[in-house]
Amino acid sequence: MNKKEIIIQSAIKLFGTKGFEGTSVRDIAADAQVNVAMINYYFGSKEKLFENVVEYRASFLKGIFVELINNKSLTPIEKIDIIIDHTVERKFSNSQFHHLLHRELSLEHRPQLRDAISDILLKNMNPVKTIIKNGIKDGAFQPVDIELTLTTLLGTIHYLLTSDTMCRKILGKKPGFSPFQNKQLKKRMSEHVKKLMRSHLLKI
Amino acid sequence: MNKKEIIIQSAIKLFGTKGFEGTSVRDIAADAQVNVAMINYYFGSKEKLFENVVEYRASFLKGIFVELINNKSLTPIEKIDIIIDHTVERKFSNSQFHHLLHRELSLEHRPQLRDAISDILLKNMNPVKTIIKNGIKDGAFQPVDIELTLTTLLGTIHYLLTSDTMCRKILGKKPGFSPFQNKQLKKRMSEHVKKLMRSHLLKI
DNA sequence: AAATTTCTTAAACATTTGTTTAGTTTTAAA
DNA sequence: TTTAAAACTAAACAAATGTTTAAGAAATTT
Repeated sequence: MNKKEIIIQSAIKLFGTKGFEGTSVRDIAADAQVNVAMINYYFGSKEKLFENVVEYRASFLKGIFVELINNKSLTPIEKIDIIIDHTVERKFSNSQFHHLLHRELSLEHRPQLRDAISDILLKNMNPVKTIIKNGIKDGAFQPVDIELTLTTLLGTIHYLLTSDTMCRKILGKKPGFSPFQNKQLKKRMSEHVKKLMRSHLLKI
Repeated sequence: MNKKEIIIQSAIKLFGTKGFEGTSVRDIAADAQVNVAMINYYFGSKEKLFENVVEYRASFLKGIFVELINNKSLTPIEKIDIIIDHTVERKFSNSQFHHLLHRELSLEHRPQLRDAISDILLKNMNPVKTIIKNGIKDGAFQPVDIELTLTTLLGTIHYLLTSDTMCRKILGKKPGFSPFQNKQLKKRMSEHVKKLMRSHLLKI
């Protein structure tokens, strides 16, 4: 791993836990064990570094669900199940990064960055939209509010992971309980959302 | 409205839109049209001001749902409907403040503030938890995952309001569309969540 | 009316911020 | 081996940060 990547890794960690404004370039340099000037040398500015961080991570979660759309060997609800599992896995593993994205999204400065982030998040939503739409057309699904159904799917998972403190309190767990990367909790969430989506989407 | 309150109002606005670290005390002073020193004079520090902001707003949303628990003239699902309407209304009207809370919650510094915030958010969750629990006990509701059902209710509404940009993109609306305080969207959200909760909670 | 407390101000304070500079070392090519 | 580009460093830069100070104005109490 070259220095550029080391810096990006430290930036993901620190931006994720302390926020963009809450992290100084010196914090990042110290964590990455490089000279402060290297950040501007490689990335030009703190803001450009942020954009690099977003791009870097975005490249990992590109178009996972596109091929699902035209898959004929899976029923619509089976596709939804797969999407749920993927989303739970992704959000649980990269919760820091997801918070970073959502935190920036909820701020009103740096509009071009907000656009970039919302585009990234949307890229994964559109195929799912299509799958639900097709499910309705085929008669497999009820005529639900597609956009808000998607919002439910993502929002449920996202909300629980807002913070470990919050998560513990919602679930009534003791201070020692660490929710992220918790296999049991992942499974519990997966099952809840699947059940929820079945009762919501499937015809009775 | 005295100067203390004017400062708090400006702080809510600016912390909400630009974040805690992204807002300087001079920004707040300028918006409130007071001298910078007044902030430290009244509140002691920027951080104390933040705590005051949280307390100030928290006092408005205290225990709205507690009286619902023992209400005998409403069916469990009717209670849920009321909760949904209240929550949609509350989140849509104070989306800035809610973002402020959730943004701070997802950061790892200022742990005592995180605790305070999660306690506030939880105060409104616990009565709902009880209502669902009683509904299950009475046989009106299916034996669902109570905590995650709550997460779905809040998460769905919250996720859509992450940002106006995001909201527009999810819903496929044009740039001019302003989601917050939009009556139609409020109604649409209310109906979606109610439908969702009925199919999820009620026995077939 | 005098005294005292409260409010308000402009200026200054010490840090911290992101960034740049000017120089050095390392690496690779000619 | 010389040369040129790339990587790296310590120091300095100006601007912005939260906070304090010391003085004055306004309000309240005595």
